[in-house]
Amino acid sequence: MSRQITPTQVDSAVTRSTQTITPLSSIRIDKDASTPIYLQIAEAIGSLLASGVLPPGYVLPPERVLCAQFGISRMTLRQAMSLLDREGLINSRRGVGTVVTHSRLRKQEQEALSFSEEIRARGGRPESRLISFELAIPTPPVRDFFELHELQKVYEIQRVRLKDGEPLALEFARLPERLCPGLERFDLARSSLYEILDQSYGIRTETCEEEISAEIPNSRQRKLLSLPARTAVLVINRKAYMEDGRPLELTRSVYRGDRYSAIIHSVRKNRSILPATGS
Amino acid sequence: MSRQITPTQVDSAVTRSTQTITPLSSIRIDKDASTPIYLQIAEAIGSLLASGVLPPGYVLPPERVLCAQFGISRMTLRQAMSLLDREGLINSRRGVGTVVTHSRLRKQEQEALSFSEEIRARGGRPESRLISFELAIPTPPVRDFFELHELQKVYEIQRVRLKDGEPLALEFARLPERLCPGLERFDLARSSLYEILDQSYGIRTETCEEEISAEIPNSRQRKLLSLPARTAVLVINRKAYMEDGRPLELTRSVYRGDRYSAIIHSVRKNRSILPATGS
DNA sequence: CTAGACCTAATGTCTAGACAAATAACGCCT
DNA sequence: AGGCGTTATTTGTCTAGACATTAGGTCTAG
Repeated sequence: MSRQITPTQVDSAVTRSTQTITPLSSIRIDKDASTPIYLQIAEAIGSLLASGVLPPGYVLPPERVLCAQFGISRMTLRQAMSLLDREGLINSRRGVGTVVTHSRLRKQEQEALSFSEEIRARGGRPESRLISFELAIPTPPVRDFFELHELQKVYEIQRVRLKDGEPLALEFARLPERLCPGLERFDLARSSLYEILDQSYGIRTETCEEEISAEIPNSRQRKLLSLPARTAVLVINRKAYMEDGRPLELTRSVYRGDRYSAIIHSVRKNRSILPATGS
Repeated sequence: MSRQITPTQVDSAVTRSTQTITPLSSIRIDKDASTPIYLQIAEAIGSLLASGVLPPGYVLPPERVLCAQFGISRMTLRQAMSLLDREGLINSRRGVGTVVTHSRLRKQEQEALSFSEEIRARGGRPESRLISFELAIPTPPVRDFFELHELQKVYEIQRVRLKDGEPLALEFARLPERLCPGLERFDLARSSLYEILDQSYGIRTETCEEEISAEIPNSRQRKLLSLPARTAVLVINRKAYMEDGRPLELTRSVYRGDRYSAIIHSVRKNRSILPATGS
């Protein structure tokens, strides 16, 4: 709101002269460092973007000028620019130049967070109350999802999830026993399930697919969530996969509709290398 | 499910010999074409990936072999590989090689679709019934969102959205008059709003931010959506921005909870050039 | 005053190398 | 067998150029 520099002023007064000092002049790189040059430059420019030193609309000096300034090859500089462009931080146009993108257009990859992480990210204090913990034979659809044989079992964990001491969600998580044998040894009311999996089993989830729907809560859900009358719930079914693509977790979460909403960032026009599927 | 080639077999029997014919041998590039070489290669490999000719786990020939095969420089090949890597289609590791990623780990960027597009993508027939169309003075929060002055007005469009002839959602869209003056001339029951904006005003939305929550419908919503008793609704508040970052659209959609659910793809660990914000 | 030709500056594409660093496989020695 | 150093293979990083393509401005001819 209180930007002193408009794009036009920047363009004419500062950018186009190679002699003038630009905000980029302050960047120093270390060619002998263990982090590659292109990363040093991308991070340096990235923090100038984040701090607002380079405002949206700012026209960067031409690549050749920057190359000379940093004493590097143009391909190396372009590797740095490519990283910034990939995240939607800058926008290069042939014959014109490179411009800092409007902050609202920066690409935010949808990030998969655990309940604890999400609550903390929203500035709350996460807690858990364990309702039940079982090692059970899965129903056929669950067994199919986990690609299990007849006799293999899954852990079924039901917890009430609290934010700042208040019930927020009811969580029913399922994990195959094969991936985390002995899970019953851990105190799931105290520790984050994702931390246990990571630290004790070396297992991390890599991608998630979530389906979000709205429902009227049943009496059990109303009781466990202390739901006021005439309140809907947000139901999130999450399928989580590991780094090698194997299914890891199948969770159904029921959130209080009056206290929680999901947030999605999306972009228009997903031009992909892959041909469109159409399903 | 019926893959004949396991990663190991591929590795030992096909990939590691530069003389043997690999599925990549079929790729032909045209150095004089208007599409750059690296794009030709990326698209060619991309379609081999999509068709399943290169199954997950398949080890690609070394870069130097491919370079020789295509008669191109290594940097050019790496530019193609970079595109594929960016979409999570392949995974390169120094000292090891490049492997085709498991299909579930392919990065799907969350895509912003209009109602019509989404219904069609799900295999349905979209329709609209116009309820009201007004040019009104916005409330202060709406005016703030659109960054308007005191007297500037916004179009307010209420429609019932149908899928295959059945009511699915109630949509309340708002657009600033300034961006699309004369919008009232168009038949919004017949044409897609996004198509009108694109074709008649040259306006496209670039990014969206959606907030999804669950509510109990009021009597008006129940009536317009022909909602059965004891059904919740999914409420989606969408903020859409144009290619230059200016706000374009503010829409509140109310979906039937028994017929619609939102789907989200997300990834774990969003390593970014930008320092973490923490808000 | 306008239309078109020309020029300039910017990014896009590409080359043919070089060295570095990580990994895995091999062979040797114990 | 088992551990350890060596070596070969592979991708990662980087260079110093070259020409192509695009956009926009300038100049000129009509």
